[in-house]
Amino acid sequence: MKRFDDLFENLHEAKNRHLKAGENLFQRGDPAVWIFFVVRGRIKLVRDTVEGNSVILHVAVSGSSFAEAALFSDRYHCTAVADIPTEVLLYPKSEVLKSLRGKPDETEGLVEIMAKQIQNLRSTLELRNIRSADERIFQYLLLQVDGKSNELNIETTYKDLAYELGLAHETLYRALGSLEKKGKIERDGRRIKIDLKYVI
Amino acid sequence: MKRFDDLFENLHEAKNRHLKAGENLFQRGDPAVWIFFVVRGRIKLVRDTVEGNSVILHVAVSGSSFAEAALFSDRYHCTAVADIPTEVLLYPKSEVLKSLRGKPDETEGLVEIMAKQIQNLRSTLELRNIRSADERIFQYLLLQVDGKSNELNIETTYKDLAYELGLAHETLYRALGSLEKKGKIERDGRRIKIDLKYVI
DNA sequence: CGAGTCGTTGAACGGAATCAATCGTCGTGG
DNA sequence: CCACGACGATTGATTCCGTTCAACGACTCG
Repeated sequence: MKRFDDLFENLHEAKNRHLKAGENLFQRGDPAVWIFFVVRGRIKLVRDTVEGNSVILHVAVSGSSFAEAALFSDRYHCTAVADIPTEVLLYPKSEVLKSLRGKPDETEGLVEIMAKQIQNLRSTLELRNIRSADERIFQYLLLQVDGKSNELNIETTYKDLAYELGLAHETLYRALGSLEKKGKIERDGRRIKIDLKYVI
Repeated sequence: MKRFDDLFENLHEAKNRHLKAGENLFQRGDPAVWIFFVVRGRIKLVRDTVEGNSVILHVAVSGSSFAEAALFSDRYHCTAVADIPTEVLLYPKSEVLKSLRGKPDETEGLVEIMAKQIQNLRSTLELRNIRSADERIFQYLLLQVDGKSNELNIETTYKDLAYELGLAHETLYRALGSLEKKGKIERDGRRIKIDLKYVI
């Protein structure tokens, strides 16, 4: 098992649903009966505040599952709304739990990917403590290649990457340019090569 | 099972070790044989860079386990160093895995707490996208009480809290003062009461 | 072909970081 | 037992850099 959603593979009960931009998938307090997978588009998990604005708890992009915590909760703790036109798959929570219980060896695989995800989230979080945009991006790149190579492809858009890094997209462009000028990286479209002397 | 480290309860093989500030626990590349639990103190998981400075991947505080990902990896991917005088428990990875495999029902509990941890990390990460210090702290407080109450106790020091929120500690003090002046919160030492109208 | 979005660069602003200083507390060791 | 050092909590002044607003070309998609 490589990803959380591989658990869903054997589940043929999946429904699918298309959402327009701004459309609600579920609301805080609704009974938690489904686990979701984003086929394409983007789902925002938000919590509304009294002042009218809302706080984003998570942004699920295409290819990722979300609301997994609903497995162990009676109701959804947040509201899910499509950010752009989005297609999602719906898996019944009860089926997922049954499948989980039937296969202890698969469950161990699940623990493995979750441990890695936690590790990854923790380091992404620590990245945010780097104030300098240049340095934050550079360390992000180093984390991505992880000493295995000195090249990587940016799969998402630069705008999404900026969001993930907690930077304005303008800042990201400028910082990439600055890193290139310093000679720490080379860029060719979405392909980024890191100067070998920084790759351990 | 409430926490990851409850898995360790039945393991009597745990050694314990005391580290002075600055002392290394393990280094990047060392064979991964132990999983750890911080009894008291603070352990930083870092990656050293060519420029001499190091990037923090995670900070494990007392009462938490760390290096869980080592369960599924041959070698440690980062270096662990005590930030202040620290006591840790060492659990042999092989024992932990054995215990994991022996009890499929406990493993499901593990999946549950990991799912919650992931959910929590994701929302902490999204909190960082709130630029305004006042608003970031306020949303953090709301997240902590989660509608269950309108009061909470800050367990850690304010300095550590500032770090968790990605703010300079001076900024945290000022923002707390500002929130209090606005009447959104009331403070009495480490006890914080949130204005009822903001608690959903 | 026009609307929308991405990628990119310029200019100005604002708010958080940083530097600095003070006070209180806690532990420690001589 | 007290002096000293270390650190947390707090407030003030200044700096700096990332955000924000703005504008433009390129590209895609309906």
